[in-house]
Amino acid sequence: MVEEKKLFQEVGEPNFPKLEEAVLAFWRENNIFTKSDQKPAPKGEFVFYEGPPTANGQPAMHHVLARSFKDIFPRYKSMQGYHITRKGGWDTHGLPVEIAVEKKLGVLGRKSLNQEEIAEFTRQCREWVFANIEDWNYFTERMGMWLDLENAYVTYHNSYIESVWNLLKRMWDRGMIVQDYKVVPLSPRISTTLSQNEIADGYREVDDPSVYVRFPLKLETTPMAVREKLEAQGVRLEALGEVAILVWTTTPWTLPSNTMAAVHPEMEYALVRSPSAGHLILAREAVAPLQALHKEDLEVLAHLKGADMEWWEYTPPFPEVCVELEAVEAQGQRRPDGRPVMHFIALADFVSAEDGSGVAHEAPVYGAEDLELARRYGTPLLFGTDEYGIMRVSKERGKFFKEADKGLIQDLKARGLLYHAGQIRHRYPFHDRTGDPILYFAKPSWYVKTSNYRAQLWENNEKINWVPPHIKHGRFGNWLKDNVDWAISRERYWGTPLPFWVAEDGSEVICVGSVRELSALAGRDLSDLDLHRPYVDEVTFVKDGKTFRRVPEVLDVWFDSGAMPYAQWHLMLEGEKPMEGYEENYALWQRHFPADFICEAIDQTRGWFYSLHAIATLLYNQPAFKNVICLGHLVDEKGFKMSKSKGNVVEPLPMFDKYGADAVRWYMFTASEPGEQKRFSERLVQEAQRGFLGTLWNVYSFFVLYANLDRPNLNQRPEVAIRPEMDRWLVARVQQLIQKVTAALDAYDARGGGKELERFVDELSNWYVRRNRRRFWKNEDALDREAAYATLWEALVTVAQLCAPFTPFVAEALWQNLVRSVEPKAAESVHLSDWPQANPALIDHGLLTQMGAVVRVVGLARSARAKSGIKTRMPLPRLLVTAPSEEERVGLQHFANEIAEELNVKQVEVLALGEELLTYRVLPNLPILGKKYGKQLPAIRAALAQMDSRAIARAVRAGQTVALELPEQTIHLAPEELLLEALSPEGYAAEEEEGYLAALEVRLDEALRLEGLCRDLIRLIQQARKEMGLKVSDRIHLTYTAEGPYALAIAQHGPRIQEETLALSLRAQEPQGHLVELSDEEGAARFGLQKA
RNA sequence: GGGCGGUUAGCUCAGCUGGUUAGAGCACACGCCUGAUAAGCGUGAGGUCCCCGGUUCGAGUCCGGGAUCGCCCA
Repeated sequence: MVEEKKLFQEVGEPNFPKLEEAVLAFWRENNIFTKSDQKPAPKGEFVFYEGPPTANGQPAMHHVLARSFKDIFPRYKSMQGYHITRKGGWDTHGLPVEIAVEKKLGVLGRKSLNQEEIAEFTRQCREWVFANIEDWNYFTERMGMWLDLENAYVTYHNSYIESVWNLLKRMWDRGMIVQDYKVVPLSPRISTTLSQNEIADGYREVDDPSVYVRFPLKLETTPMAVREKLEAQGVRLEALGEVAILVWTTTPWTLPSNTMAAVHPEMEYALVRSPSAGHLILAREAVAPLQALHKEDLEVLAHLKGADMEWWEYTPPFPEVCVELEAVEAQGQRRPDGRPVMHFIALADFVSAEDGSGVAHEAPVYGAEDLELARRYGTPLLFGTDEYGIMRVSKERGKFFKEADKGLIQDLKARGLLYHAGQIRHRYPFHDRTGDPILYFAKPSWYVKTSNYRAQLWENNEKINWVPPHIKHGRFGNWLKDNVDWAISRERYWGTPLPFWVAEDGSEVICVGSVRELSALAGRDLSDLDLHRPYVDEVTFVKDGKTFRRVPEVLDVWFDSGAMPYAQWHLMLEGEKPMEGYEENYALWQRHFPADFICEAIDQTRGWFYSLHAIATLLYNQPAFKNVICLGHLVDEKGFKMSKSKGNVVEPLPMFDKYGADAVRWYMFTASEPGEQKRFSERLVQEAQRGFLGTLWNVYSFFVLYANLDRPNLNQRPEVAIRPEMDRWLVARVQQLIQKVTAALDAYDARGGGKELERFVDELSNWYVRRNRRRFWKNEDALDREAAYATLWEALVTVAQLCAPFTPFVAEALWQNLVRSVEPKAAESVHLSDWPQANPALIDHGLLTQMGAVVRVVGLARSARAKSGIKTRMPLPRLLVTAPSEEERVGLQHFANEIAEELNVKQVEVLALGEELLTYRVLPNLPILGKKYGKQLPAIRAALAQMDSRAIARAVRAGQTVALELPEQTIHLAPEELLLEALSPEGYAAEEEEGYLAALEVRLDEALRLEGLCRDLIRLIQQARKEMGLKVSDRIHLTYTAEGPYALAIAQHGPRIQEETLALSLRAQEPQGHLVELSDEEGAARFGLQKA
């Protein structure tokens, strides 16, 4: 006996992790990824950019999130016929690497590294960046992300660096790069620039001085606005004698560097008389607190607005500083328009009166906002200290800045300028490795003048589709609107060296745009030069008799990553044309610019998203990407950030091993909107697996189980038109599903597509399969059977394709088993197949509406059953149903048999509107009536409640208007202005909802009772078959004893029992074989089963 | 201090341009079904829609203020 070959491979219990390993092996062995890269792409290129991660850390859960989204759209577009270059990339330069290596080497003050040490340092950095590359490669493949890691771009490669130089050179040639000061946090003594992250942990509560200093105003420079306002308030300045602006600071050591006093333009200021210090100007809000602090009464003479005082000059607290700093010419000097160069009142929005006097002392060298203000007013910079924090001026010269406060305060006091000196407790950052307070200090720095391109940055942003949309004009838009110049230099070692060579006398800067150019300048071939420090620093050259040396700084790593559209192809231009020998690179770049799609987490708005956007706008005046998904962060179950120190990190690989990557991916896509924060937990992954994948698997395994028995001919499937209505309904649903998933993915809405798939699979399982089970077994009607198999097969195949971008593994498993065995010419992989096209002609909207009503009414009827307390096995005589629309009622009538069978009732009766049996709730159709009658609504509602609902129902049904008596007037309501809901009839177990109704007639007679008992017995025997481990097709012999109604039931329904349980015989005798029994208040029965 | 976003059932999340009784899944309890069966389905309980004020016939939804959490910037 030859066992017939199975049509499909048998499907057992799902083991997703194992299945995924098998699929990965299949992809690998058959080069499926390569084939997807090489398959015809009639629709052209869909451009995706990989935002480069750093490979020095371990891949974590949030990388699964990002990589899931980075994978789904390329997979989708590929199936649609686009080509996608999935070039990987690695971000390799920068601070995190340096800090890690520093820790390893125990290096602290980088200033002190000599050339040899730099060589060792950068060598170590280079090693470190790929410390975990193997883990990354494995992880990426395992989660099902298709990415070309072999040809990934690497930001430290010479080719990459050279392209970055080339970009910088083009910016340089257009005058976009300048040198200027930038305030940076320094660790003094070692004068090392720190990053925000490095100082974030160093904040401490400390006591600092809080001093109020008088800056005597020069009355001859009093602005007109001040004069006029004071006179209006009866105050003559000249009569007052000396008037001073009262300036507050917590850093007395910066007072020698003072160049301005800042007031808030909109704030109210008061001119007061102080018994101890003459006339003072300070914020109105600050008067009361200061009175308390200084314990004296301040008499308010007049009020001024901050804006009135702009340009009012004062005598600085340390006038001699300008002499010391050789800035004498600046002091007292005037601009062409007659305004002072410094030592005047300026306006600044950042001034507040919460602490202090509402007048800020401005020493622009020591604060970023202050430097910004100095730029706006064009004031010079006074460096009261050097970059090691040592005072260069005043009597405190030579002291460490923090130690100068005391002496300076005493000096001020001696000269009568100090009004009040106290202390304030606040948070201030310290460098945790040296213990020194941080010094904010203006250092020369290289800038890209992005602020000149604010308008273009904004306009190009308008062309970008942001998901979620609020980022566009919110976080990102605001950032562009308030754009400041991009400081691109860093005093570091491990980075792209800035390609600026400066003449020894500082008279000229040459920006080098290629190695070729550098070779020409240096007069030797540098093709093999490592472009990193320290080697590149050793390249010097002489031009016009001057020696040129490279500036010591390296490039901000964000510039590296923002340069990837160009540098990943080693783009090299001269002017706008490719450099000789780089024509191919140019073509590659052209084909891949700009990106159609990128995706990263929200913290990249000011990171990669910005650097991509800024470079593309400055050089090409167009966006670098057209669509961007901006992901929310992944946090733990309690909403806390996952971090190693908290021990709440969920590792991805164990999740893959336990539930499968598909389950994790599905969770990422569907758990919440992509832009929202996600609370991650294992429980939720499990839910994703059971909810969607589990249900899909069940249907699939059901199909395969019976298809292997019936061997339907799936190559020649019956025409849809001749299939039963149930099948045509499912076909219509499938077409609708294709439309919905396609539309969602076109809109970059993975979640929407996922939800549609989830809903469909649920309906497929719990309605279509549930209702049609019997058509898949012992179905003698060949056409009906073939139609059922064809319909379910088509549905499963389509679902496999539609979910391929989401859950690539399970989709592949279905495809291989369901399609490849049936259609030899089918695509080798689901991912090489063509995205399904919906056929609108197959979408029978009427049928969908009708079936919708059926499903709904069945739900209500089940609920009514549950309430009646009569279990479904017991048949009931009658079910009354209705629905709000005529079309739906027709549907209920049409599918009455389905409903009857599902609910186990003998008869289903559809009630028409206005039928005697029904009463109604009459409701105003608010969206219509609200607009029309507004305030009269409460009266309308009251009037409706009074009226006979059945009469109204008849009128509405006949299309007549309904007259309504309101206290003031009579109004006529059209039928569409009213909503009718059927109410449960008396004496029925009923449920109703929004016009849908199901009412069960609860009446059992003897015949029905026996039939119910018969079903109980069938169930008992079926369970016994299961216990015996019989196959669904095995035949049995039955023997039994029974008493009471059970005996009667068997006598009446014996043939049915035999039929249902595949029993060849049924004999009343002492049970033999496998024994089961049942006994309750009705009676008892015992059965014996023997395999035939 | 500023900007952006969140706050809805025990948990994770939906709720479109304001509209009648605020939903789903999970978990829990109870029940049903049984030829997909260590699966499936239903029902139930569970809500001051963060708070206060305003607009409106009507506010989870719009406006103002506040609280709180997260992210970014200073």
